[in-house]
Amino acid sequence: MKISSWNVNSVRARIDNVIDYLKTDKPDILFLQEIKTENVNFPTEDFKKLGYDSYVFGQKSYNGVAFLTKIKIQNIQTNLFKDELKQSRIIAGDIQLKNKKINLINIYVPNGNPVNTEKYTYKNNWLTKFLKSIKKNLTLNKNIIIAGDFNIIPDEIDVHNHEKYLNDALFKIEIRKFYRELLNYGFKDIYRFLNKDKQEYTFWDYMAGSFQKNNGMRIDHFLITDNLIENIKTIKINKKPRSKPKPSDHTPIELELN
DNA sequence: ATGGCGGTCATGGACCGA
Repeated sequence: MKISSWNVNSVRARIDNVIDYLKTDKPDILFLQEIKTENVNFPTEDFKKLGYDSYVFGQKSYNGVAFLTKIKIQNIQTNLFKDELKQSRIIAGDIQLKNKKINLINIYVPNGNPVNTEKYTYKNNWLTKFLKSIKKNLTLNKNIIIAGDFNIIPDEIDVHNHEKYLNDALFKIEIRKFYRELLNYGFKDIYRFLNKDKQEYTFWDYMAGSFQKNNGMRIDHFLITDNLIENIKTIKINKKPRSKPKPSDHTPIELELN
């Protein structure tokens, strides 16, 4: 089974790219972030034609997350905790993989810049509440996959120029601590777990030829509980969608399980 | 580079992203 995660920076502006990706790479489940549309305007029919059901937690203009899936997802939840700004940043559900029930959690963490503003406070509060609800979920199910746009650069190796990011909301120690704490709960950053020294990115901004120069960062992640390590076949960052016309600034990350 | 580019929308230019 293949699960992909992709911040598409508007599902409607990116519809051709997403359809092309589904046809070429055929994920069983695609976690989408930043769909930037309300449920009613989500292109459900386009995906239905390709055999995908849509589970959408949309919002006008900003944010929004969704699952596209070929397999059944049960117990869809969008209210794991109370979002103080009522933004659509999390959708979760359960799938069955052989004898294991797996809890899938698709997230779009607030960016948090600039620091020293209410945006940064919001990110801190959001992550605090998120970790609390993950801790609770772990008491119910030891099989959890969290994926999405974390807006966290885990370590120096994960950004092209780490010196410049020390006081950035994506790389501040205070923010990276949330990520480390999740690992302490019993999750693996499965990309880094299987690629100890590899320097690859999932995001390149649109400016000044960042993609061509490979000035990027790794901020889209798959965290899986230790229970699921035996089920992992591969984890790959697929750069191809970022190289196509009219791309998202993020590229998909893909997990294969058996 | 308090900008660069690209997305949305009470379509103007503001706001947002990372």
